[in-house]
Amino acid sequence: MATLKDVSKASGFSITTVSRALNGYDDVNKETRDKILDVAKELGYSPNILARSLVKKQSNTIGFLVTDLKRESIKDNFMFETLCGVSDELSNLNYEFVLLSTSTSKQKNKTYSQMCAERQLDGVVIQGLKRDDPYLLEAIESTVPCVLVDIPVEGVNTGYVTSNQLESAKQAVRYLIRLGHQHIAFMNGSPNAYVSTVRYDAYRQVLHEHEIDFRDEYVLNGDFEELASKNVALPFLLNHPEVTAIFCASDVMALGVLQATRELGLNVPDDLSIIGFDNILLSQYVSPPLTTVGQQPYEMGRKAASMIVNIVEEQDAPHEVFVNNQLILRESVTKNRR
Amino acid sequence: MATLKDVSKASGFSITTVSRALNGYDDVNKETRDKILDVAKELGYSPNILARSLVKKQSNTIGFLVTDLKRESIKDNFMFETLCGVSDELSNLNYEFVLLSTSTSKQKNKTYSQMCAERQLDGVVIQGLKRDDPYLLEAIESTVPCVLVDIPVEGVNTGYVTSNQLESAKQAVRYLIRLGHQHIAFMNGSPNAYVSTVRYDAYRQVLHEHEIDFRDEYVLNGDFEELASKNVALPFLLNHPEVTAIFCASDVMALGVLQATRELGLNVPDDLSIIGFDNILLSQYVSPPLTTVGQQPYEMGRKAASMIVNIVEEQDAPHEVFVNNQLILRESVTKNRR
DNA sequence: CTTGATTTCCGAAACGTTTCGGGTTTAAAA
DNA sequence: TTTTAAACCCGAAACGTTTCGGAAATCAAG
Repeated sequence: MATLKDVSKASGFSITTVSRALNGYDDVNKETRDKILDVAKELGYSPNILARSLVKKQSNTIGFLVTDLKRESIKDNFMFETLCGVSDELSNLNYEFVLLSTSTSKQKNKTYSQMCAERQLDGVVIQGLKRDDPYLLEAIESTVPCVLVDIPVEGVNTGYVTSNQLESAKQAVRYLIRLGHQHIAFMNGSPNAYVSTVRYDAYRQVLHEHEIDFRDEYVLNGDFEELASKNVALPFLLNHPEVTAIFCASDVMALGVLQATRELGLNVPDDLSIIGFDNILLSQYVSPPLTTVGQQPYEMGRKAASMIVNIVEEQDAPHEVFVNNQLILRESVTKNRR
Repeated sequence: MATLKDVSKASGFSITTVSRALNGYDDVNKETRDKILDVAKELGYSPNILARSLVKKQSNTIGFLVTDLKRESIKDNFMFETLCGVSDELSNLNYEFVLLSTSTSKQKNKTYSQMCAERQLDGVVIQGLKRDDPYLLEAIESTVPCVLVDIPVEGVNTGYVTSNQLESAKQAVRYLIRLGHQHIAFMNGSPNAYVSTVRYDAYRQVLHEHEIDFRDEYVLNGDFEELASKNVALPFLLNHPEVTAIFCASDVMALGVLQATRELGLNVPDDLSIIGFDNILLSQYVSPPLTTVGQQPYEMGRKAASMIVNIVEEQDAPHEVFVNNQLILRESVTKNRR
């Protein structure tokens, strides 16, 4: 492959001048620049990024760090989607991007800083590390900037993008109310999970907002499991015919409720509107397709990418970005006709 | 970050010796090696891959080239799975790996060779390019080795990994026969698709193998669509009660057949065994879960990765590898009890 | 015709490695 | 004691860039 030296020889100008011409400096004559450009094109010259990075002390590449890109993560298209987002945005911004997957065994051999130093990464976006992962802690301390997706942690060179958990849950409940539902039940997950409490709060707050009395017996516990939800929904729906809608803290629990309605011979959405959370893949295949609120991992990836290059390039941009979860309207919810 | 020079100074040995010690050359005294290792560890030294690549003229990184990692490719977990495979295998082999996504707009600015040269890629694995993609043609001609997944094309530094379409289809039919089925129908897709003819051939060959008469009326055409398959299956199943099994050239068509059985009040698999092709996501969620033959993209990724480093390292290994499609046994097939 | 500014160019050093060729010391053999 | 070989070490060049500092040539002003 042609190098600067080759172009230099072929054009008759020094390496310095060739370099400066190609990089658009203005202390080179128009004529000589044109000539150099011609020669460069003819020779198919393309700068060696490695050499450039070496001297400029920055590589124009961002790492995307995930845990264990092993077989299991396949079912999790969340990661893949954020990856797509990151990749797209970075390529727009003319950054390269390398995929880094860690495993505990690797972490023994190499620290996070070493990993960054080796490739002279300008920054890294991190996704899916456990909160106590040593790499995560190191990353936050490190001088090389990073942005975390879905891990709201503050740090020096650190930013994060996450979703509006509370607000989106509220929106789901508001949607039901908007459609005229007054007796709305809530299927909660295990109460000691963070998201459970958030969704529970959302439920209560929106009821309050609309001056609908909160009723303790309208809160069920499905423990994030399909079967459990079905079992708890079954008697509930029998005893509370006035309930026309139910907000479930997860799609799997919504599926359980759906089963319960089938066994009771109830029609969804005519007899009962169901709204889920997560937008799992199955939710669009089930019958009727589930209205649910889903995250937007692709969007989060894009935002993360754009944030990391902002930080890298020291433009002051917010170090905290929310990507709104999105209410996905399908067919398990309808107007209250009673 | 600590460099060789730092370690050199801190340990009192020359840069050369430090380098050789760290790289395990045997012309350095045990004592001094130990000392150097100690110092290196203490300083947190980690070699700069860029500098190393520059001088060694090889980067130890493999590119994974896909078209347009844009939003649409998300639904296609095929790509993601092969990516996982490639990544896993490469990390086992101590290679780095960068994701390259092309778009027609990018291709105008940069040729394939330039893309490789810039990063000094040792090799690239290519997935999902159209057969007439300019990059593909260039890749085959190029001096930098590449392996193609699912694109059986010969070239100089080129290899490919693909799946045994014919053999796996045969296996599916054999499976039915093994379970005692004698009257086996075949739901074909549109006959001018390549895979259709392959699966049709497989069907006929296996029947012949087992001396079962081929019957023209046992071949249906579902055009790769669910509804069409249902409509064609409905009268067929009525008129041919002797048929106990049906091999479908795709899962979606199998789904159509499934629907037909429901409408006819037939039980799957007791009254009719159904076997599909593709292992689409829905196939495991439907009731009963569909027995089907699926590709193994993860495995293909691994094989591709391992092949590319073989080629790069000039070990002579086969430049053609088949990853067997796999019969995925679920619940839509059972023994013939008639 | 000087002087000073501007334009245009270039040499050389630097980035962090690897590696070639050779040099010094030590030990074994003659 | 001298020669030879082995063991251990190092200087310097190279990889392909960028960039600092300055040099030559041109031009405008005095």
